[in-house]
Amino acid sequence: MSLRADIRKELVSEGVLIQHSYRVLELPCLERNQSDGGHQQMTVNLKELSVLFTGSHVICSLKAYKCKGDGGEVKLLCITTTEVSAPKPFARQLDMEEQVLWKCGTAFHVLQLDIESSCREILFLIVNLGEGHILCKICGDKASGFHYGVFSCEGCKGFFRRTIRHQLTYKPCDTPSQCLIMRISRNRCQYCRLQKCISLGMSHEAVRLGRCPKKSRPSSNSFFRLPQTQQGHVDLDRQLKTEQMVLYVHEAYKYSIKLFEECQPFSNRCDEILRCDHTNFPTIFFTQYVPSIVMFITTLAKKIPQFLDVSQEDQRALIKGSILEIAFLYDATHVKLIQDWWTNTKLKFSISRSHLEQMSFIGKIIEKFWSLMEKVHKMALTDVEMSLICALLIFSPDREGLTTIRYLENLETELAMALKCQLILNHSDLPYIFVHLIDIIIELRGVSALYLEAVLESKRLAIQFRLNAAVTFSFKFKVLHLFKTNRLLSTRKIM
Amino acid sequence: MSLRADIRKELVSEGVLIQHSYRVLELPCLERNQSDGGHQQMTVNLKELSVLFTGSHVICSLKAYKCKGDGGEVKLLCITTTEVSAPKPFARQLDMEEQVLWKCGTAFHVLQLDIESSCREILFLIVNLGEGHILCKICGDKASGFHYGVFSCEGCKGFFRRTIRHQLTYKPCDTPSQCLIMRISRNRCQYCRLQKCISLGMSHEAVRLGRCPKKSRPSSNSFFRLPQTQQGHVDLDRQLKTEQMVLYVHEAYKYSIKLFEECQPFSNRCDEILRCDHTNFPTIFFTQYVPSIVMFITTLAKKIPQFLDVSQEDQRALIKGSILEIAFLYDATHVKLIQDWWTNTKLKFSISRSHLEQMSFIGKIIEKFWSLMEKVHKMALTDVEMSLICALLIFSPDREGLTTIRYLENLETELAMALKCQLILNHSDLPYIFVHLIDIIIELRGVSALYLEAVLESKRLAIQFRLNAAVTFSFKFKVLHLFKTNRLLSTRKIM
DNA sequence: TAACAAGGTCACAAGGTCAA
DNA sequence: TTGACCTTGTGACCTTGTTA
Ligand SMILES: [Zn+2]
Ligand SMILES: [Zn+2]
Ligand SMILES: [Zn+2]
Ligand SMILES: [Zn+2]
Repeated sequence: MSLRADIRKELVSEGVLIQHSYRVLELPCLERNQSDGGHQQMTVNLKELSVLFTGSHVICSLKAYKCKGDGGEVKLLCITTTEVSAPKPFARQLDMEEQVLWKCGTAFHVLQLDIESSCREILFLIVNLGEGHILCKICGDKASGFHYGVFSCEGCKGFFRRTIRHQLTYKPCDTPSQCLIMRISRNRCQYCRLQKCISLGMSHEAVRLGRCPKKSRPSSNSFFRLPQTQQGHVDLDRQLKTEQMVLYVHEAYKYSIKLFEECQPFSNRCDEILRCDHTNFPTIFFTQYVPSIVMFITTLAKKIPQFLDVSQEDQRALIKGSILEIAFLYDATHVKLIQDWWTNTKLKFSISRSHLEQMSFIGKIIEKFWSLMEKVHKMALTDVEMSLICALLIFSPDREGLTTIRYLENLETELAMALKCQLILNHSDLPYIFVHLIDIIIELRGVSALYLEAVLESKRLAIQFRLNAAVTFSFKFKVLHLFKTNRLLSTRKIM
Repeated sequence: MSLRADIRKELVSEGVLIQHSYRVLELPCLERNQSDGGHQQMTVNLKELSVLFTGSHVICSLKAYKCKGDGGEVKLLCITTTEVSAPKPFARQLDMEEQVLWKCGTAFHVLQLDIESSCREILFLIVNLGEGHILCKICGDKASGFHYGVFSCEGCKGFFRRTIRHQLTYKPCDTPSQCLIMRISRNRCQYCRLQKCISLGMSHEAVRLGRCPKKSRPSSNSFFRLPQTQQGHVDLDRQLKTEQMVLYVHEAYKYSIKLFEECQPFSNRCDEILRCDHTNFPTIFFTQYVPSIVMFITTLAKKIPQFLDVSQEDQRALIKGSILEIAFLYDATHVKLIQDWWTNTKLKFSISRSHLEQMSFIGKIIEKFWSLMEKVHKMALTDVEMSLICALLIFSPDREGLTTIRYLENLETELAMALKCQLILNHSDLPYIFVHLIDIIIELRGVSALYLEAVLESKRLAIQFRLNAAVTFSFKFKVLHLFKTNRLLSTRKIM
């Protein structure tokens, strides 16, 4: 089915169709449910929709257009995709009334669309943006080929060639963790750049000359669409902006996690680990741990320039909304199960599993949390990836009471894309890691919600369990107080 | 007998059966010996087992699987083989409890298996991996056919074609011995690559057009199984790793043998050869020769990256264990019998056979040693082959006191396969050279053991032969001292 | 007629160059 | 010193011709 000229004109003016292949479909997987008011509810099952895609795609963006049709108004849902990886659907509510619906790079299980009754027709346009780019394994720039055994850009290729040709050595870098190498930072530290080249397998022996064998073509999962200009070149400005943001987020994360872990060990002695039980753990948890996490998030957020762009009210809402999720994430990555004792080796405290299960508001979610924890552990995420996930959790545009939603949505997208890019670079062995991680983030939110419910319920049970009630009160008081006095948003140390 | 579905499923999940032919046997060559405890000892005579193989096979790997059977547990011993060369068995104890039992490329005389009493059934699964690849005579890559009179790969074929088409000449190479041409190094030196092409008989006259005559099919001995991916293509990463190791080992060997031979001539004059007898030879042997060999091994091992991966203790154990064997190997390849005088032309000393036989702890093994020497001489081994044999002797996983046994076993296998590959390339006239060489290595170990025994015994006889006692003491003191002071592992010159 | 090698083709990477 | 661009050699794949 070809695209009607008037619709096409409107789309071209939006820059959608230029130089991309597209096709228009009337979907068999639509259900129209008459709802009250002048609206129709429409459910689109994207699991079914996905069979219409050739090969494997990831939905890149969803946009709705209003076009004038013959018999009235036409709604056009434009789905842009890349042939990147199989869609792993997850549910998400989308608001049709807004022009931009999308979640970039993710796939959707079900779209719930509100269609005005004036709308006579719905067309689904699938725009295939093509395969995207192969990235330089070292710096994430656009790779120019398979050089010295690694997909790499002209810059890293030349750098490595000069190094081995003239047997150059660079003065060792004193950064504890290796420097983060990206396009904008690759020339900051020659030592770490070379280290990364070597550790990724670059060597004079690994060269592969001649035509690339058809079998060993890179899998579609290792493609990533860098921002492009209308002429099809990499949009250097947008790339720079994104990488700048990643650098900021990473630096902010490293700084605040260092602060957090230095200041907050629960045991002062170096080798000692504080053993808690279900009587003292809640007190410690709410009077020491949660406020520390609040401080961590505040420090982290304040170091990200984009955070300071939103209003004070929004800043508070963002932090408030992400406390539990980030606390859980931190636990998930830093807690080990040692002989049935749940041990945080960094903060030096431990609690046995049976004690945890006795605690009313933690016991209920412990199983779910544990399975999430295992999944995250297996991924062996890098610092950058962790920092981007934290940022994603902070900049959630769906927290209650937010005003600059559009700005936050764009930021969320930017962060999600940056995270996807990092995951593709660092985890080529796990092709669907990005989609799985998004799943985990959603589950994490679910666990947080469950936890909040449990906390609220524990208040009701407090008549029976004085201690718990006291703790709950203490927690609520403390957090509320922090929120109210704005001390939460100050960077000075809390407690 | 076909494979039960449940077992097949488990194996497929391990990637074993994919695209390979297999058959399941209940072996007639099993003996069950009831032993104490809940275990059964099972002896499998692989000499008898080998008659079950069609054609000639080499055991490639041995893996044990636990499967649930109808009446209880089933142990499945999965034997993967190639139809490459006749198995020439040698004994080795295997640990059934470990999942991976194997010795790749070697054959076994007897398997001693401990079977739990809960195990009701033992199946022997023989997975035939097929014929393997014909290798490019020039570079050892997978050959694509018989080009210009030589089995060669697409690369070498194209290289030779371009050379003769455009009558290209390449600037002569100044490496004293010809450069080692492998897949990863074939583009380093065009001159040596062309030299090798020509010396192996590539020419425009030698082309053989049309279908290959049935008589001139390559014999099964010239097949070699290159590492393969699940899809059946050559695994370039593993090939790269193996060839990198070979390059390192070869370079290390060339370097340390040059050092050894330059520094240690026993006579300073160029044309003079020091004639020893049974009175002064032991002194010279133990005070000069053995320490030099220790230095040689140390230099060689230290230049192999894999050696530095094991602990200091293991490094010491590996060197200690291989001293005598490498000393004998060196003698066997560098000593000539000139008019009943055993002459080392490189180190410039000689001793008559009758004198040798008078020495208590050498005399006893001289016959055996001499026969080994002749065998090795006849093989006319190349530098690479010698270097790989030395590495094999060094990286023996069965030395006393080792901890990283699994790592060393894998390394030993890699080395054995690399050696086999080289032998197939360089000695197509001796189809069973690899198996013979393994036999020789085993005999060499036997001779070393005999020698050690003799040395120990000579200490008892020392009351009668003062000189010998003194020499033995001097040797033992020296070596022990070297071990204890760790000077053995320093790269600086000993003596 | 099917197996098989020569030879051509061109996608591709090494290495050099030089302006910034 | 960097990296975009250029020249040149390489080798995977294809077409064409030869032979058992
Ligand atoms: Zn790069
Ligand atoms: Zn650095
Ligand atoms: Zn070759
Ligand atoms: Zn050369």
